[in-house]
Amino acid sequence: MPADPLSATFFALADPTRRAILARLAQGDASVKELAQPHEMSLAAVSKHLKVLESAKLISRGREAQWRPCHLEPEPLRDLNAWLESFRQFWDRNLDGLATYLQTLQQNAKKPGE
Amino acid sequence: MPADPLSATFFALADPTRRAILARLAQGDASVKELAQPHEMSLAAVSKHLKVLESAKLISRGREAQWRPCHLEPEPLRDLNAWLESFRQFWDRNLDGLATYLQTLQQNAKKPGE
DNA sequence: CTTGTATTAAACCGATAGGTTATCAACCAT
DNA sequence: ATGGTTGATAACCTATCGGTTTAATACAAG
Repeated sequence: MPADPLSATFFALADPTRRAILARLAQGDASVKELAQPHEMSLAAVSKHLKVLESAKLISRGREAQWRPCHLEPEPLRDLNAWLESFRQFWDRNLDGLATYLQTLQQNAKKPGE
Repeated sequence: MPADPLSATFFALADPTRRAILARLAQGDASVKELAQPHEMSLAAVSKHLKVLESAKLISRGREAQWRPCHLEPEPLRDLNAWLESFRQFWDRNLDGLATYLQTLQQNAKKPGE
């Protein structure tokens, strides 16, 4: 699992099983068994996925007797949004007017050199 | 490189070098050599990173004589935003009013079972 | 204290990430 | 033709991923 937080977040999200787990947790906390149930893999495998999500701080876990309920944590998603935000002018069609204007400015600033 | 597009996107972004390359491309197209210059690794390594970015469709490449100028492509970032959007109620503090209301609704819908 | 349940840990395995160096291919300029 | 430059590819290496199976742990209930 990558060292820097943003890489850890992206890494954790680069797996469909882990994203499915997050989607499930978006509807409320859940136990490991509960989270594993929809997936065709061993409980141990899911446990590992949870470890990845936890180390990326995308989830936290409580204790209730022998259960370790998982809870979705918002902070890394906020950071992800902030990163994405820094590219917004490139993908947000609603910013087309300003964006394409800035783009052409940049392109023209480069062209003279060629 | 993962098969499904969203995983491929997250995977490609889970590396600081690749994110740095994208950040550079946000300021305009660039050649491979230009992209490699700030990084302490071989050109071949950067070429591999570009291959990953390209296979995730985060960049496209043109041809100009012996140069293969790289260009940032917005679509996967849009998809990423759409994914993030589906979790917005969990991380966007500006939606606190509605979100926490919905949250408590969900929690209360679960509680009776315990 | 034994048994059942929930979860983690350990050891293992095949595949692949991410780097290296060396070679190859395409193109431009003499 | 012969180089120089740009870039991709191949072969290789080590570390890690994502799964397995098999224990080990923690707790609750008889």
